[in-house]
Amino acid sequence: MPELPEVETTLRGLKPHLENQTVRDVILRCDKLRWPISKNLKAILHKKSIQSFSRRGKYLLFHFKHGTLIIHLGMSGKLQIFTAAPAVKKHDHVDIIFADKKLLRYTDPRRFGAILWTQNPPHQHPLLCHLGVEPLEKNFTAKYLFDYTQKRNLAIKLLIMNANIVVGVGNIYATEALFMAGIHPATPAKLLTLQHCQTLVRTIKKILKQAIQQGGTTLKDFMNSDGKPGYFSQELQVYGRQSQPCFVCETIVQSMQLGKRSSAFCPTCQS
DNA sequence: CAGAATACCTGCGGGC
DNA sequence: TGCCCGCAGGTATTCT
Repeated sequence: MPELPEVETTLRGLKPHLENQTVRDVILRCDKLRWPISKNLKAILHKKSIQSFSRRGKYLLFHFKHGTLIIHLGMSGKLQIFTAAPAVKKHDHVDIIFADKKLLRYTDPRRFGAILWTQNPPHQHPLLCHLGVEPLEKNFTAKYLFDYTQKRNLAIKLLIMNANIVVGVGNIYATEALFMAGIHPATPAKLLTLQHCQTLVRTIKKILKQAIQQGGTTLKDFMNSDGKPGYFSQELQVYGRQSQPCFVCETIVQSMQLGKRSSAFCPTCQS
């Protein structure tokens, strides 16, 4: 499900419901996510209040006074708020119930997500400490990207999807940003000029901002925390459009595998 | 070190 | 209808 815009959309949806809320109960139906969820989560969170929320890459951070709950949605995770507890469905793994009876439900069919507790500053956590820059921050610059592209043969699409370089850029937005930049996804990174990097950094920022504005991309089942889909799928130029004509030049959009991920591109617009 | 392959898991659509 | 295959928004870990 989620790349940065979907995680950001989720965060923005949760904030007004959960800021300063006190946890009354935690129901753990299944703890087998990518890493096991602490069986103590209920005791850890009981009667504790959420101080604030933030996001680092695709990780959601719920800050408590005594530690941080780190949540990653993996490929198929979602977090939704309910005012009355709905019937439990197959992949509803965790409920966090608050003092005002609002309920936060984590649902994740493929269980690639994670719910982890840390008492330490979250940015020191092993999963977060090696993350690269935030794509929407000022320090994601052409020069920054260019330095990483030097001497590397790796396809540029795989490089911009590497969270140790820049966070939050997944398969959809990497595909779209490269189309908008007119760069073929398989281009060896070291062939990019500083000018290319300039364009690519600009398009990544633009695509991500647009997608956040549209509430993210709903392909099949992404919903924000209030149960609404994202509308960016209507804006997609090449992702999922292989064998259809390019909107710009009408050449048939092609697809290839890069790092086992399908990568759509227009052979005319992207060289 | 870079880069490729593998692993985790369920659901869905297409071909037969 | 059912079975098998490939594919799906991610990324840590292991291999060469």
